[in-house]
Amino acid sequence: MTEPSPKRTLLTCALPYANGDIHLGHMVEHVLADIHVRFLRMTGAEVVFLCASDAHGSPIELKARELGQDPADMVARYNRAHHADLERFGVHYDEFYTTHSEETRKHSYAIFEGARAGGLIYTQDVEGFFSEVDQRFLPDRWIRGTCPRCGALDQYGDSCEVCGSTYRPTDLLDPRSAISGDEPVLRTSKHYFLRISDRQEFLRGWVNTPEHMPAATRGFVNEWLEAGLRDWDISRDAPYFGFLIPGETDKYFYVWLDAPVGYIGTTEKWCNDHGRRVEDYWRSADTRIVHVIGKDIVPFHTLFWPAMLDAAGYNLPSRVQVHGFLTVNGEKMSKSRGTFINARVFAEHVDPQYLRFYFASKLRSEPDDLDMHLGTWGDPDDPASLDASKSELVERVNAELVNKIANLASRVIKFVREKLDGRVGALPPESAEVARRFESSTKPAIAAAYASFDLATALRGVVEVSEAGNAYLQGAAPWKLAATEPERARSIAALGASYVAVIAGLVKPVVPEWAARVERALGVEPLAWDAIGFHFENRPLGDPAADIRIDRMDPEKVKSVVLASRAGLERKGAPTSTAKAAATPSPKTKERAMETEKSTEAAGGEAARVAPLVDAEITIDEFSKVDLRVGLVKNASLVEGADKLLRLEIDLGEGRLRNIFAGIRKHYAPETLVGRRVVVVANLAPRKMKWGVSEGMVLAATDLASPKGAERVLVLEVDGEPATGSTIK
RNA sequence: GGCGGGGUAGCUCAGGUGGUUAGAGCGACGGUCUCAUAAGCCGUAGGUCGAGGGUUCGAGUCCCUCCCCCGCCA
Repeated sequence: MTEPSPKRTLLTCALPYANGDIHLGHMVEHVLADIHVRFLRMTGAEVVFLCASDAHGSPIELKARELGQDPADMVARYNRAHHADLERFGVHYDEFYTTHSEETRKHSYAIFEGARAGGLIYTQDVEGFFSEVDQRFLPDRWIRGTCPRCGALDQYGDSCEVCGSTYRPTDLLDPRSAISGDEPVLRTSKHYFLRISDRQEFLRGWVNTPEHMPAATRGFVNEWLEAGLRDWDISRDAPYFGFLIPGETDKYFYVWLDAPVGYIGTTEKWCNDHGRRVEDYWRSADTRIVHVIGKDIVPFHTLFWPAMLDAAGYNLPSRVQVHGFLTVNGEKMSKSRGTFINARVFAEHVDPQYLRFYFASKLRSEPDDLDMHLGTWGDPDDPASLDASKSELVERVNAELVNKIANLASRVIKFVREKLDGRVGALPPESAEVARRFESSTKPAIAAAYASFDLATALRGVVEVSEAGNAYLQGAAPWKLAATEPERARSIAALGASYVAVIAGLVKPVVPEWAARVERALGVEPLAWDAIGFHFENRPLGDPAADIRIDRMDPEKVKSVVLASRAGLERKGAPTSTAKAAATPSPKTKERAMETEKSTEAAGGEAARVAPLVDAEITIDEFSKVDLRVGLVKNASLVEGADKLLRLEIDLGEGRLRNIFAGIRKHYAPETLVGRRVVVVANLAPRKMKWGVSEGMVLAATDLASPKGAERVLVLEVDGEPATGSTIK
């Protein structure tokens, strides 16, 4: 990195929303940031690492009300839990505060007043749904109703989970308050707006400074800029949990207005406790401010936030480091499979250092999603059928961290302890070349990778050093010389121990706890970055009792995590999303459909004839996985060589025709089907057949009254003339 | 439907401005040491770089069309 090096660095993670537990998705971010911070500190940099609970907003206010608690108490509880969970993963903040604080209020006001003085604030009436019964305006997520697009019942006010369409609450058919069930009425209210549209040029310049964010992020931020920014509604009416807007008695700042200000408020809290001045961090060119965030909250940090800071004369971020989402086995985290993993549950079964190592081995500086491979399922619906023994998580950790890195330390240290009286000799001649190459290329490359958040490259470098160390020992074979040429053996051991010291130093940001044990075993001071090198010679080892082993990861433990996660979620009985990654009031960022179970491959079309009623119950949710649609038969033809099949081309309103084979040749002449509106299973897994791919299934009834072996089959038709693709519920 | 990102060895991924036999790690397979956590080390096999066209002396790398996945938006 060739960036200016100001005196101080202030680094933050996104503030976890205080209405749910920390899960592994959060941990990606906190681990990434913590490793970076630990690296910076090893280099001697002055770093303040801060986080806080995001405390405000409707979701918290309403959840607290549901629990019959004071929102501030609930926030405080989650604050303690979050902080404890993070510490357990070795993520150590200098301060883990809350946005519900006097400091944050003060700076929120300063920013608001700064923006107002700059002519960036105005008010305007906004129409919204108001519930007379609840005596409040209803946020989009607290309005339920019938989807205007597909007619699905009981959908959120901003989007439909069934058809995926988005809309305004006022578009809902039959809107209801999710709190009382009351039918809301439209009412207008004065809202405050930030005139972000006036800041486009300023933002264009800021966004297009390459150091400010990863290239991929800049690309789509620029798209929003090209599309033109709409002014930002920054107020909400009471009741609301947040900060009152100056001069108002019943209007509050929208949570996203004060959430990032929590970065400043937390800085002030830390400064007050440590005899520093907040101005030195937020109004000084000597401080570099880095925000580590997920890609879901990019617009808040790359558009609104810089505009807010600039309006009030605060420092702008030097870097917004964006990471992707965590997926499991290539899919979104799923509660029913147990892959939606609570951080605390993970730590109860598996050493958190493994997760740090694994995440680090996969994290790069661009915001790609990070896929965590937990293993393979025998039965997709049965978490207990998970085979984690071939999971990337287990293999990576065991092959690299345990077998190569920790085992090198183990073989060297135990050898010196047991065969060489715990003493190494002078470095051998061959160490000069090793040290030269390390200093000139390996070490700077690893440093650059850590500095640029490219942890995967950094760790690869560390593993390569450990491979070199292992190969050296293999060739030098000091164990053969211990008895006959102890001095030569001690000399080789000096280089071996130097390798161990170097590796411990290099990997320390990732697995600090293990590195500390190695330091103790070697009897060296905590390693600073500059001190990492091949110079461990002519000295005894340290604490003979220090254990430098790392246990191999047990796949069964991974399975335990998955089972416990699922059990935990079932215990809570949460049918809808409860855990939430961050404050994401905007519809686009809410966690929708965490459960993206693909429809199970239906087994062929061989329906049992004269079927007894199926006695296994299914839930409405299971039923709604079947996407039934109205299809218009456009063409029908005989299939050459198949005496049962007809080839149908069906319009489902998709702009193309579906090719569907139906086993009704004995019952219908092709031409009689054309023009009929039939019922189609639209999301049936495509099935390759000798004559082509069948992309769905046409439903038909089998007449029980017809003679066995010559059953009549009757295609289901739809009454009237609904549009093609209409849903069937 | 629009926009963006992606589709490279079994798995996870690298492959600035086009240039010799497409790379790494893990896994698999074979060999080997025995200090070390059944770890290490050495070696082998494995890819029509989503499909098809085009530009070029030459394309994973540029252009067009299409397919599939993910995300954002309407």
